[in-house]
Amino acid sequence: MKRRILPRKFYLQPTLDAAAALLGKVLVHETPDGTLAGIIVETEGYLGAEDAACHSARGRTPRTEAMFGPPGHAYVYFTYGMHYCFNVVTRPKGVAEAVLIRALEPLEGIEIMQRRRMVGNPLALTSGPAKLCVVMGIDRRLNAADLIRPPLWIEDRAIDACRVVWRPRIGISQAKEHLWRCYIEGNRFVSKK
DNA sequence: TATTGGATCGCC
DNA sequence: GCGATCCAATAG
Repeated sequence: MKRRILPRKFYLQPTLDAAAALLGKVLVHETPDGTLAGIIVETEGYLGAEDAACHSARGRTPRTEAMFGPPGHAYVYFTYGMHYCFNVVTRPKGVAEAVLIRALEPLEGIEIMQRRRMVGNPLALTSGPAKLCVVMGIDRRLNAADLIRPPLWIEDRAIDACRVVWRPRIGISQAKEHLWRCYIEGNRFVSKK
């Protein structure tokens, strides 16, 4: 497979633009077990200081350090005592914004994914931010990892014709009014309808 | 040091 | 609707 890793410049664009632009791109993780890949079909923007739902809104902390760093790096955090979520850091260094990757359509290494997470329905494999971390092998070790080189990166891809829709973000208790979640309309792997 | 609640998920 | 499960952030 020819690699077309998204350049760091891609991650400098406004966060909501990046959230939409990431739809249809491919997240790839090279692991000892094999290469895992999935098409990004659902994302959410988290807009830093002005966004009460964003982890960085109340200032710089050890957890949010990666979000304050340079663009094109991972922000992986642990939550609910058992789940990881994966974000890509956007905007220049010092501007703590990110895009949460909420759902993938499995593309490569599906058997490995199924081994990592025993689940009957293949649609349930990657249709949520914590689920996709399990099957893609993403955990705290990849926090702050650079996404423009292996083992974890995002590839450009010829875009299939698709419509993007914007809806409220999921699972937050503040700033619920914003339509900062986007997904590929009609895609079966989106986490919720 | 103690308390609180969380960018979730799967089962009831 | 609810419990699991633990850690980060905040308050004391």
